[in-house]
Amino acid sequence: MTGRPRDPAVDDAIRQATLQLIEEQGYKGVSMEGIAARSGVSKQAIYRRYAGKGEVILDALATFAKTRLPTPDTGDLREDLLALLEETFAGQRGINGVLNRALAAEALQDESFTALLNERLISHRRDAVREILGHARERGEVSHPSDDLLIDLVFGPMWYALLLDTSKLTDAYAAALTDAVVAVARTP
Amino acid sequence: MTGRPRDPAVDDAIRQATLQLIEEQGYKGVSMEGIAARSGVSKQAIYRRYAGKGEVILDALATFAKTRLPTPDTGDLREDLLALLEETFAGQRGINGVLNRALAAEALQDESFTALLNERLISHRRDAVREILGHARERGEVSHPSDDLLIDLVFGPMWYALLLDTSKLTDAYAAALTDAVVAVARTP
Amino acid sequence: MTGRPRDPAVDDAIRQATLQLIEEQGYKGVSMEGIAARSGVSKQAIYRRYAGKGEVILDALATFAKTRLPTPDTGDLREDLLALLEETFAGQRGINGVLNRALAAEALQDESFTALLNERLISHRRDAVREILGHARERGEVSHPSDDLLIDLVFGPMWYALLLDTSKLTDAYAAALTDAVVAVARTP
Amino acid sequence: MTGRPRDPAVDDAIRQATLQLIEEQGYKGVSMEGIAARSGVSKQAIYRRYAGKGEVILDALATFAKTRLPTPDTGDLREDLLALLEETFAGQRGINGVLNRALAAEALQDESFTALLNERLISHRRDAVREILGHARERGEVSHPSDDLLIDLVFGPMWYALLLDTSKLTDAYAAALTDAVVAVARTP
DNA sequence: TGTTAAGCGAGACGGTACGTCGTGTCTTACA
DNA sequence: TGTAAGACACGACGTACCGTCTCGCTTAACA
Repeated sequence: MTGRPRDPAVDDAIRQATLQLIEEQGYKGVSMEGIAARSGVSKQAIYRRYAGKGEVILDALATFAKTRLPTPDTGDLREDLLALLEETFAGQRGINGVLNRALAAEALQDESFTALLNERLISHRRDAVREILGHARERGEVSHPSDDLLIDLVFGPMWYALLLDTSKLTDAYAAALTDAVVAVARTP
Repeated sequence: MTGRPRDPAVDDAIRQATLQLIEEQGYKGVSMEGIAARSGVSKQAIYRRYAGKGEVILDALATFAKTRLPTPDTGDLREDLLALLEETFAGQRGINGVLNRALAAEALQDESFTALLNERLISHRRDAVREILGHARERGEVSHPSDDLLIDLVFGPMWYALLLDTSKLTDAYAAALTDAVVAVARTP
Repeated sequence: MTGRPRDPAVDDAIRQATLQLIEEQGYKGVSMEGIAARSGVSKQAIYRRYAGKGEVILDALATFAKTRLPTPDTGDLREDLLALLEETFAGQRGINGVLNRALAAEALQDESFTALLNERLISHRRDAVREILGHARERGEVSHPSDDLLIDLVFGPMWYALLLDTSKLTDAYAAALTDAVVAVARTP
Repeated sequence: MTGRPRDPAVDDAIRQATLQLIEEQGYKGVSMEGIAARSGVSKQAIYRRYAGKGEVILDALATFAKTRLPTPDTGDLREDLLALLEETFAGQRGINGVLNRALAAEALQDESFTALLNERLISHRRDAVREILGHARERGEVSHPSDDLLIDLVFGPMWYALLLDTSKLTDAYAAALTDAVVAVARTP
């Protein structure tokens, strides 16, 4: 019932090849076949682990993001939010952004992958902001009734920028967006 | 030098087949081959008109959206914005939303298509909001320095919802989002 | 140096699964993987015993044919030959024929298997006829100079029928063929 | 309704690549993928023409055998038969024999291909012998009641040799076999 | 009575080939 | 020149077997 255990070196090879390919050629240049070729791993070995391209990419991303998002708690909503956004946006400017674009593309093509994406990535990010808002709410800094809307105001523009123009995600943009979100949070 | 003029019936057939397919099967079910088969048009006839799938979809969308976006001018920012968002969101709940998802998918795969999408669709929508903001600014209703950020706050969450959960785009959500944007607009 | 002895139940399971599969699905439906699955035996256990699919089938056939071919000696060439052919042909009409087809397919794909097939199956059958001919020759019933050609006249048509139309191998066909061979045998 | 006509150069390329591969590597070395690669033709182009490997090989063989089998009519059964067998056997000693082996392998794996093989190859060969026998029968040289058995006596040993030992198909063997068949033909 | 060498089920692994699908280009005949 | 039809090279898909290779466990015979 046990059988030969999966070789962790294979996992690594897949992840690494995926990252390389997506970095070199973008989402279009990533194919299961290509990953297999680049990693020197058989296609079966990949399909044994993942149901499709989306999952491979999602897992490759986890290489970076495996560490939980830090949720600063400085006692000031604006400061906490700004720290989180700057870090998150900074991530999106490199490979990370390309990966996120790829994940979005995949989710748009395969409804069932959307759920997985949500569960593994989106929800964690949302929770981080929700936590920050929770602390601020305790301090009376948040009058707005809905956390969800505030979170949408944070991540909506980010994905929008990922879709249209990744270079927009500067620290300045993070600051401007933070200010806007804080303003809404103070509105009852 | 002129030769046979293009048959307008072919244009229609392409658009209609595209809409049918995307309605029935979503983005994944749409292929140039499928469109040709469904419409009874040769692939060549399609490629003569469009450079790729993205353009076909973009043009098919124009069937609905060909009418310029109405930019209400009631003298009240909140009212104008709400009217625009309710109408826009309403559109996204049907085929229109699927089309927009398809366009996003296409843009994520082909950088050069992003520019076209921007030019033909995104920018028009942004201009509509910009116009509303312009009027409100004249009336002193807008203190926020950047129109662009306010516009991002409008459309970011919309695309975010298109990516994750189209059903979210209700009138209630339009109202909540409008309130938030208005609040930011009033912040200097 | 001794280790665990091979489990005879495994041998049986392999043979039985092979026979089942070949009976149910013909040669195309037989795979090492399938045999392992059906028999509940590991692939390794099969490869430990056999070098390839051909050998497995050859051994499975031996389940039936393990008894040496009976070489009747009635004192009459025609009678001896007819008895042998009727029995041999009768065998080819069932699973046995499918097995023989499979062996032929294997031999055609792998030259080195041809030798094995010859050694384990073909040569025994030829020897049986050779023996009958030897007795007849002693009695002066055979004038033809070459046993080998006579034997080819017996088995050539049989394999030819296995290739093209197994149902041809009736008792009537055995009789007609016997008469022909006897006629040739009498020719100097 | 017309469409682009099939490129005859593609047909040629497929046939030629098939022959090359089968000559170089035998039946085992022939794959649809290999043929496509060697010929510089897409797999689709092959599958558009043939239902499977068997048909490709069968058609490649037709390159040689397209000329109808010559059915000599010298007025002597033995002479006619010998000429036909010598020529046929001579063909089997080269690539032609490998092709025939391949066809047999294919037929053994796919029942439905057997019918095609019969129709396109086997039956023509049988007809050639049948014609020779017909002439001889008119001259009173044939007393045996069944043409079919006589034909089996000709081709049975040939395929048997193709299966086991192609080198056996010498002129001497053709002569010995002819003598045997003639002897049977004279038997009532 | 342990020790030890092989057998065993399970299943991962690198390969090779399968047959299908979609892309964008091309080549016909016809209009 | 436009058009429908359809061939074409290319590249990817997901699946099936191949024969080999670990694993952890079982099963004798030898020490």
